[in-house]
Order: sequence, then C-alpha cells, then structure tokens
Amino acid sequence: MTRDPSASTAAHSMRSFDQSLPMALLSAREAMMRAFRPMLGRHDLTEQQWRVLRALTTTTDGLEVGELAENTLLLGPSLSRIVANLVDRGVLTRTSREHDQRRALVALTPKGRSVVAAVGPASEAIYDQIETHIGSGRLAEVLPLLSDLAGFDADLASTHVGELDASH
Amino acid sequence: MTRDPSASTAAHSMRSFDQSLPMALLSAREAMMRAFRPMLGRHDLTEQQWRVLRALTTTTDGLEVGELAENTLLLGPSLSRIVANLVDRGVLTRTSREHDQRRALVALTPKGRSVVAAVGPASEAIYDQIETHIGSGRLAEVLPLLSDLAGFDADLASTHVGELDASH
DNA sequence: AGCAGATGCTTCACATGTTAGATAGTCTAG
DNA sequence: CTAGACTATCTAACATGTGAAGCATCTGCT
Repeated sequence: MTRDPSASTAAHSMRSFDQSLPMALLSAREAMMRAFRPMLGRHDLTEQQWRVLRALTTTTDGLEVGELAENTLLLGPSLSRIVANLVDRGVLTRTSREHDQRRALVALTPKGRSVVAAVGPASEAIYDQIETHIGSGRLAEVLPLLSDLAGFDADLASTHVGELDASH
Repeated sequence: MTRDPSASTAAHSMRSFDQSLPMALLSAREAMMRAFRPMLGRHDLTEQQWRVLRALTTTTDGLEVGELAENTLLLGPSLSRIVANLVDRGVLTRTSREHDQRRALVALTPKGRSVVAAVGPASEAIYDQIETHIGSGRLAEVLPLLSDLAGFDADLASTHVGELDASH
C-alpha cells in the first residue's frame, strides 16, 4: 500500500468506488438478476427475452416494435435480434402493418402464451422473496427514488461540464 | 384493447412492469450512464474500461486480475478482453507474478495515469450534477438501500420457494 | 517424489449493449 | 405530383455479459 502522491493525485479527488451511485445501482441489479437467471435458464430464456414476453402479455393484439422497445428498455438493434430469435422458436409472430408498412406488430403465439404461463408464477415467487428480504416498506421507499433517478436528463447537466457554471 | 381472459390469466398475477424493482434499477442506471457515456466516448473509453482504470488508481503496485474483477464488478471473460485491449493501447501493463505464475498483476502505465488525470475531473463533474439533481440527502438515503439490495442472496431465498421447488 | 484436486485466468460460443449507417415506407412543401 | 425530409426498423461492427470448457499452475496428501 505505497503512497505515491504523483500517482494518486487524480484519485484523491474521486469518490470511492463503493460510494458511487452507478456502481451501487449495478451491484443491486446484479443481485436481483442472479436470483432470476437460473430459473429463466431452465426455461431457455434470457433475462431480455423474458422482458419481451412479459411485455406482450398486456395485450392480445400485440405491440409495435417501438412500443416494445420502450416497455422493455431494450434498444432497437437488440430487440430486432431478440424478436427474430423468438419468432424462429415459434414463440412470437411478427407482421407488418397494412396502413403503414414501416411498422411491425409483434405478438405472442399460443406457444408463447404457454411459456408465459409457465414462467410467470416462478418469476413472481422470486420477486416475493426479494420483497420479503428488503421489506415492502423499504421497497415502497426506494421505488420513487429510483424513478427520480431515472428522470435525470444528461443534456441539461452536461451543457457545461467544464467549469461547472458557464451558464450562458 | 381486447380482453381475452385466456390470454391474460398469467398477466393478472404479475406485477406491473413499472413497479418491478429490477426494471427500476435498470432504468435508473441507464439514466446515469447516458450522462457519462458521451464524455467517456470523447476519450475513447467505454464505461467498463473506465471502471478498470479507475480501480487501478488506488494502488501504485497494481492489482491482480481477480481483485480487479471484484472491484469493477466485471466477470473474468470480460475483464480478460478489456485488459488485453488496454495493454495493446499502452495504458496498462500485465505481468505474471513470480511466486505464483497463475496470477497476473495489472497496473497503469504513465500514459494510463495521464488518461485518468484527464478523465477523472470530468467524471466527478458529472457525478456532481447527478448529486445536485437528487440532492445529497436523498443520495445518502438511497445508497444504504441499494447496498442492502446488493446483499440479497438468491441461494437462501430459493431454498423454500414452495411447490415451485422440487427439492428432493 | 508424484498424483488428484483446487485455483487463477483465459478462450469459446452465443446473446446483448452501443453507435453509426442503411433501408424502405410515409409525409409534406411546392 | 414529386423531390426532399422524416420515420420505423434493420444491419453492421465492435465491445461486453454469461456459462461452460480449457490450460497452466499450485497444493495437499500419500
């Protein structure tokens, strides 16, 4: 544990890794996913594939690709590959709309609905375990805070990163 | 918005997507990274590469690959590729230890330290913007909650999931 | 010494994240 | 009606996430 000042100059002004909000969020989310992944793996589903299936249970007509991207927090390129994969596996259908051929509607097949019926309860059971762990009170406390964080808009803040207050 | 009961049976018992803790964590973290990525991109660094560089500022001797993985929350395979990449770029050195040839020590080069000196302040400035956005009070409130979530151990919880767990 | 098993790290294979650009369909000004 | 702008989605290229397997190397035990 040497103390070379020249090497640690920048480090001194930096927050410790542990207290970094991005790292704390990452760490918490990884703990959540470690809980879900084994169960999803037994159904040959990745976390993202399950997000897509789950989002589609809210409608019978299906969702457009754009809506699906928004609901699942997946970017276009990822979603394109995932949908193609799940269509190949017979779990989803993909049909382009008639009044606007640019858009495509994605929906569950009967097989897809049966997958959801099989995975859904197991997913909820794990979620219940998590809620029990932190307590529903603390859960109700943390969700609004996370929602607030999600609303942080970098554009507003990053317009003058240099001096921190070149407000023009 | 049809209401086919057979299709939405499973959905009824599922939490809404928005209230899902994993999704909330993902959403919050994405907002954070949207703030950092453009700045890191200007220095030709990904978020993960920056995590590695930053972790190495805490020592002059460097860290073993395993320690680095733990500090940065990166898995072995990712870290192997990232270190190889950064060694090629002259930012890191990688030397195997003498008393145990399996282990390798990773350290910043002078060039690496100058990169950290350039990026560190900008990174801190963005973090300050975020802290201002939520307020340091709410930040101090959320960090312990996240830390608690990170401590969730799936193994303990899944030992008694009920009839979903065929533990015999 | 010598061998079975543990350990640290890497490589492989496949899925996703991220950015930039391509593609095709639609809309609007003129 | 039509050229150019706009939109929704996809493809390409590269980096990372993830689980499983491979490879040295080390350690404990006999």
